[in-house]
Amino acid sequence: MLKENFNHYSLILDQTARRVKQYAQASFSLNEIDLTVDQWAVLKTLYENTDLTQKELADKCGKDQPTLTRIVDLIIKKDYIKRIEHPSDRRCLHLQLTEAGLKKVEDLAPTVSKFREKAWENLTKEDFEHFTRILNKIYQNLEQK
Amino acid sequence: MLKENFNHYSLILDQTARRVKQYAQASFSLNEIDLTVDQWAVLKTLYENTDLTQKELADKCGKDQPTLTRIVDLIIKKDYIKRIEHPSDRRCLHLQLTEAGLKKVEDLAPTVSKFREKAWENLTKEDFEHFTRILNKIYQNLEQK
DNA sequence: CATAATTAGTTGACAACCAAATTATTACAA
DNA sequence: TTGTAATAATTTGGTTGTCAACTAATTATG
Repeated sequence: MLKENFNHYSLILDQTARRVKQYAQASFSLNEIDLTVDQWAVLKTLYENTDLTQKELADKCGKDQPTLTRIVDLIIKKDYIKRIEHPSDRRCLHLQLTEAGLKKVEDLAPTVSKFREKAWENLTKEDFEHFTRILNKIYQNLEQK
Repeated sequence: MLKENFNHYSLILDQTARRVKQYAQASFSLNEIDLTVDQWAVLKTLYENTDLTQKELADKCGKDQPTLTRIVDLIIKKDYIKRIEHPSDRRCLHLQLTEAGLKKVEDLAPTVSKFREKAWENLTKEDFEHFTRILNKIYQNLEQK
């Protein structure tokens, strides 16, 4: 295995990830969805997990706390979520979907799944297994203890 | 194949790409390299291809023109490259490494290859083939004509 | 030859990323 | 109990990505 290739692999990974995100964002815009892809990921995660703190949410979404703080700020402006105090730890904030946020997620989930499909056309069941296994391996290789 | 999974795959792709970049950037910092990962990619590409226009360079690096313009601006501030006029087309600009830039690339190349390796530990030759094939397929699925 | 369409590069606005520093609160230890 | 360390969230600064709009130069067309 030539070392030169590693740079190349990094590039492929980077570009593909950007393309997938870009395509999703374009689909959002076409459907006049007033969210960014990352905002959607956060909303979806909150839909699937109630009463997360920001730290927990950040971990689940794979984002930094500062990044998450800003994304949350933006979604709050759109009135889809709200911060509420943690009952026993005043450092923490629980996040909850508002009525509008709940409705938003339920309305959009099928649509979003639909145009997420395109990226994965012409891939077999085995491909998905390879994909998941290899990317997880890479991720773990770089895990900081 | 459940549609729900597609969101998950997108997330894995995104997070892995970010981790790889993040690890590389951390290694740069540890070694007190005064470049970002993207700036390095641009320098390296210019080392391997002389007299590229910004458009050609953007294509080779897989970046937009606006993004590239800004990265180039930053590298120029560090005196590693310079813009020179295109001999026959006054819309274009050729980019060239300066003496310092040339030295920089030659000094750093082995070091950078070294810590790029870590991400790809424990992967087989077949894994690399799958990786390349699958990611290229995804990229092509989303190619805008 | 004049006008329209295309191309290369830049800029502005906004979102997201990371690192480092800051604040407030809680947990732990001398 | 007091002080120190750890934790949750935020803020700040710098870089990158995307989109849209713009300028200047070149090519195509009528």
